[in-house]
Amino acid sequence: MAKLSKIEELADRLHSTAIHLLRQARVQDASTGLAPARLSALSVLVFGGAMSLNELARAEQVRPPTMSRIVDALESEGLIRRTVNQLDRRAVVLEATEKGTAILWQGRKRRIKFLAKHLSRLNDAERSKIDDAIKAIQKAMARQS
Amino acid sequence: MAKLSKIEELADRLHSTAIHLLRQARVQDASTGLAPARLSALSVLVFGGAMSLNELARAEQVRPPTMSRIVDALESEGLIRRTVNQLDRRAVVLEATEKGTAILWQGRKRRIKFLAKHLSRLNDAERSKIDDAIKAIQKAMARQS
DNA sequence: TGATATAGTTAGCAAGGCTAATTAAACTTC
DNA sequence: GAAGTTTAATTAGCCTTGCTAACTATATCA
Repeated sequence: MAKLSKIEELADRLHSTAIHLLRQARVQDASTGLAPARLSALSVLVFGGAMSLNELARAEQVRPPTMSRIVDALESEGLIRRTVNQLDRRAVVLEATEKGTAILWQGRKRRIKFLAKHLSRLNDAERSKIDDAIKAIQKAMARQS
Repeated sequence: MAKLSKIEELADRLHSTAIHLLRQARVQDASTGLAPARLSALSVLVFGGAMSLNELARAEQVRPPTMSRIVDALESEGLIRRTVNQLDRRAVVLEATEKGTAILWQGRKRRIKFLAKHLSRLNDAERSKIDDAIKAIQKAMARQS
């Protein structure tokens, strides 16, 4: 066992806690009937509004060909619309349909309620610490200038 | 937009913070040359010691056939050993080799140092809040009795 | 106008998830 | 102790999702 500093030890525990949290939350997503990458891409369109394929690929940190296929699947299920951008006819405009928006909201609500149910077992002081920690983590992980 | 309770709002932010944290940390894993599922399975063997394929599959929350293939790949790269359990000859005993252990430690160290580097931008009070939050999250997410 | 750049798609590969079916060993039950 | 059942692991075959390379179509620039 290599010796870890105090901060490295914290980093290690933070990492493993994040993994376990997401593993449990992910189980809830199965009931949307959507595979993870599709659900995630749909979520970006619902919350981020209409955008091009390249923008969506960048947001999801995947390459355009990967997103092109995910978009194919979402379109054929009627969850998003793909139209040609008339100002630049090379580009497409992607946007969630009513159906896609509804499905996403159901899934999101289920996942949030699942996590909230667990968080409700804590007291206010504990939840407040999580709140502070989220702020600190976001500050720590923010892109350096 | 559906209205979320205070706790649900916290759940939502916690979820998205965990996603972003892991996305950034994962980038570090590429330099091990191991795909994510393989790295994760190897990690369980290094830290959890020798175990059967079923146990490893359960630990990784995948089905045995999935783990069987991951184990094939790790074995053919010389990172783990697969031997027959002499007390139950249906079962195998999986354990990390020296080489597997070394590679895992390098990757883990890199990931932890990456996170620690970010955490070091915070002050002691902020880190202490993260520490408290980890404890609270673990308490909240623990399997109910 | 011709060259270059950009948006998106297609083709083809690898990893990793699954279920169903198979094999081999262990256990149960009479 | 032979027959049936259960269990551990594997094999086969499917789908999703990541990638690069190569292509098409449109836009931009010199």
